[in-house]
Amino acid sequence: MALSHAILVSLLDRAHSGYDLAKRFDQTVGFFWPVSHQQIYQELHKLAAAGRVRAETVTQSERPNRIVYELTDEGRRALDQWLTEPTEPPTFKEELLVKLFALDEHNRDDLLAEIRSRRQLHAERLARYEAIMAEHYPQPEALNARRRGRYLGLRMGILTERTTLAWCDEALALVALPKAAAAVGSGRPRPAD
Amino acid sequence: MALSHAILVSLLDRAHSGYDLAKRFDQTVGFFWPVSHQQIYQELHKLAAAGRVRAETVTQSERPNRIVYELTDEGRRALDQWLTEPTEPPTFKEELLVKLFALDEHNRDDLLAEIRSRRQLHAERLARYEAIMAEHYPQPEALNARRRGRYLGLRMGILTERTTLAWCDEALALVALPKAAAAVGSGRPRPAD
DNA sequence: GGCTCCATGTAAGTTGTTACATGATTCA
DNA sequence: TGAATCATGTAACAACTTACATGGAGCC
Repeated sequence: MALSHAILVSLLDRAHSGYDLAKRFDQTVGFFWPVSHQQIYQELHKLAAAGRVRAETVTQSERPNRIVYELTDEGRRALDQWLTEPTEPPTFKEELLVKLFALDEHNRDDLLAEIRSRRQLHAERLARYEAIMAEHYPQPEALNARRRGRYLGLRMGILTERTTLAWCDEALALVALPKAAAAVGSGRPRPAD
Repeated sequence: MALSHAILVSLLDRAHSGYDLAKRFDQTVGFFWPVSHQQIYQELHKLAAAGRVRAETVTQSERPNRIVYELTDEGRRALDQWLTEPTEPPTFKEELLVKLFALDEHNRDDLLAEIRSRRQLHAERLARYEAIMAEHYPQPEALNARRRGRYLGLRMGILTERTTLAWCDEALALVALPKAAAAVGSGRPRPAD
């Protein structure tokens, strides 16, 4: 149940509305813990009921009112407590790899197309992360602790995207390769399987 | 909704019981699409109701009976159809990185310990995958299509674990490093932030 | 006139988790 | 004697998704 904690973490710096949080999540914590805006609103209600955040309504003319949440001492304690508890192992869900388990002669082209479009996605992500890195984290050793933590998140993103790109290239080559063509050194085909 | 498809994929080779599937999942498809045994049993009922698998009870003495499921033509068609549809982008959930967003002087040691234990986990996984690779996939180009798909899954696992290990080492070094110690070339400390 | 942004929410549905239940067999 | 393996399942709950609702402001 790290969703509530992900929200508490986001409130560490300063108070935010649910709307703010949803937007920030898309760029930061949400990369490691994806969350929809409905989840955020619901979780904020629960956190308020539990006394871990305090809600304050900001009336606005010309705009809908905002409800801004800030951490309470109670919330801060809950966060610290959580940091000392053992961490869940990471989980992936990679539909593409499930599909590859069904790879066969007659679906080869479909899957090649999927890998290509996946490659594109990861290339774009990598470019985005590298731009953020160049702009905001030129010298990681000079950062204070809080920003080092964020840097490490971004760094993980970059390493992951690079690895995935490399994998895509391998996959494209191997899937496209004719059946058992590459018999060590000689270009001659071999009986398959 | 790839859970049902993950099951169909697993039934491609031959018929399996729910129990078999749960065990196989732990080692194969489940790495990319984690599923509990309850989900499998429930999904099998739905798939049977939809005519995508056919159930057959195998009576056993000395053991509880097994219910063995095999793909129907309908199921095969559903699988092929799914392969042509666009693939969901992969999702991660990395609680450790969420925690790192809260990195601070007073929780540094807790988080260092977490990273160390995470490093251990990934080192073990890597060793396991590399053993499987050495034993079952010595020469990927010589494989038929189906096995190439599986090889690529394993390959992804290996690349991912290596990357994560490298990240853990970076993270341990950076988090342990004293505040703003590394001012280009000179060993002298600098004002922080 | 239609689109997007701001801002919060309800409701219904699906998916996934945790706990519990059964009962014989095999192994330490 | 206790634990693990085999084999399937129910029930309750928690997490997450999808669709829908409101209504003004500003932009093209």
